[in-house]
Amino acid sequence: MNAPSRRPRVRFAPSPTGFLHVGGARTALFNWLYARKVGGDFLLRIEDTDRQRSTDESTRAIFDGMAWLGLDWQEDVVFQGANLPRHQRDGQRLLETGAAYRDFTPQSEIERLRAEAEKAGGAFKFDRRTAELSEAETAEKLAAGEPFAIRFKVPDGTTEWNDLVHGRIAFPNKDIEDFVVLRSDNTPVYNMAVVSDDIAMDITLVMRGDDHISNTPKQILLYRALGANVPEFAHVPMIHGTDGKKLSKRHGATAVGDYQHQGLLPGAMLNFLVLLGWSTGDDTEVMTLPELIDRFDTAGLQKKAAVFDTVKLEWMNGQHMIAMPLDQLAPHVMPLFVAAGLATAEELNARQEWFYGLLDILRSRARRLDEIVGLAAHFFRDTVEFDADAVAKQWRDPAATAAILGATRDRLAELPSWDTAAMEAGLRALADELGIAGGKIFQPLRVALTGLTVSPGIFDVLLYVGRERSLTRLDAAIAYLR
RNA sequence: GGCGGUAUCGUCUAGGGGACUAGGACACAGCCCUCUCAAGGCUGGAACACGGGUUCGAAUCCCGUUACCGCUACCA
Repeated sequence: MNAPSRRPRVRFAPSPTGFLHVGGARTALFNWLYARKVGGDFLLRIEDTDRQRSTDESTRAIFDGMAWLGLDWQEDVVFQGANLPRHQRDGQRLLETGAAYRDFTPQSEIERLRAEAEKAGGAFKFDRRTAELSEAETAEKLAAGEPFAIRFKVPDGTTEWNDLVHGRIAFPNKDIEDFVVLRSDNTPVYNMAVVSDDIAMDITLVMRGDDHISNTPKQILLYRALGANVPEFAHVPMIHGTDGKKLSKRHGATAVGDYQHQGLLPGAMLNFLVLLGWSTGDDTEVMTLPELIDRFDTAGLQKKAAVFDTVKLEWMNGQHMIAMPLDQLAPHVMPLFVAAGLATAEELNARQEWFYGLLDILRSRARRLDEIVGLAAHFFRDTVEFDADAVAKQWRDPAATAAILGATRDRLAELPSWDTAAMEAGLRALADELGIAGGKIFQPLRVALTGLTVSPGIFDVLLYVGRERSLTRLDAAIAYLR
């Protein structure tokens, strides 16, 4: 048990061997929220001990992903590789205290035994007796410079802990083999390095994927042998693809960076992710980050793996786009407008009121940020392209349509002011005069203004296209029809 | 094979012995609103893996079966 006075400290410890995976991001989020909620520290440790697979590029991708999501950490990043000397000292200490022993068995011999056991259909478990040597034999081998690994001497009994998500989990120690802590080249094995680091970082709660459940008893044994406080553990479920298998490249985008580029809001990503394996206990789903911090509780953690559903992710994004204050939404979409070549940041800032208003009429019609840009494009262009299907559907009778558009144009040109109330009054009156339904004016007008059959409300379109350009577009449409 | 974990609508989940005719959300269908499309509102179909117990009573507790997942390395 931990001394209750210890400051809560959690960590996220990814290996830099790819990109920041959504599963990893969710684990990071849970840890981050926990630290925020209880007023503790959230630390980041890069587990770069696998030299072959670790890359600086991956490390950068992790930083980028964390930054995009807004998951910041306290203190300096810990690079596991830099702690090699301490890992070795801790492993050595195990040997000195008798908690571990030297194993001179050649690795090739172990591999042979293992292969044999597997062929016989059984499981190989290292037999401590095969490594037993007299003191004289040990001294002799040592003097001869024979290589050895250091193995942990698993004691009798049962190793158990009270997992924050699963409750009590127990492993009979007889099922745990004497595992290597220091290889014959003196490098630490994963469990050794992790425990050494978690002790040094004073971690009080280890919250990680449940694929680590079977590592936990080994780690607890290590903490005890090292005379350290055993932290609490919380093993959160995995994230699966729609086929129920572990989420992988086959399922499409698995890196958080992919979603950033797909036009997702970090707040929506966070909100969606947190709901995969956690719930508030009531029906609340759409939440801002402060609300998430306020409501987060490990008691709401789920045991079952969750399927990553991109459709719901996009719905969540739509909800966030609608609910967000415009001045918070704008910075997320502006770069996309600039990248699309529709306007420069300066131009957008100069017309901020117009731009925010445009975002406002478009955002409920989009699920992703880039969709807003697509819907907005024609508001920035001088000419419109008339979509063939739209023309076929709404301009069936060219002569009659031209007449209606002509009358519409005149009425709009006469409007005392360019506001939606005046437009509506004017055009509804025109419809009455012509003895037709409003839609008979609005629909052809929509095609004239946007080139499409789908758009925001027609008066908003007029307002945001602007008077001059609206009239120009009507002229172009009439010319097209003749 | 051994060990461990998990099991409620297609998906995310609520529920923790009686409030369950099992609630919400996404998706789907229909209706409403309406100038179109969204958004929004309403309605509908849709689930307790199976078998035994325990109990007056089980989605809920226990056992078993099945399925799925993870671990089973001198990988991380």
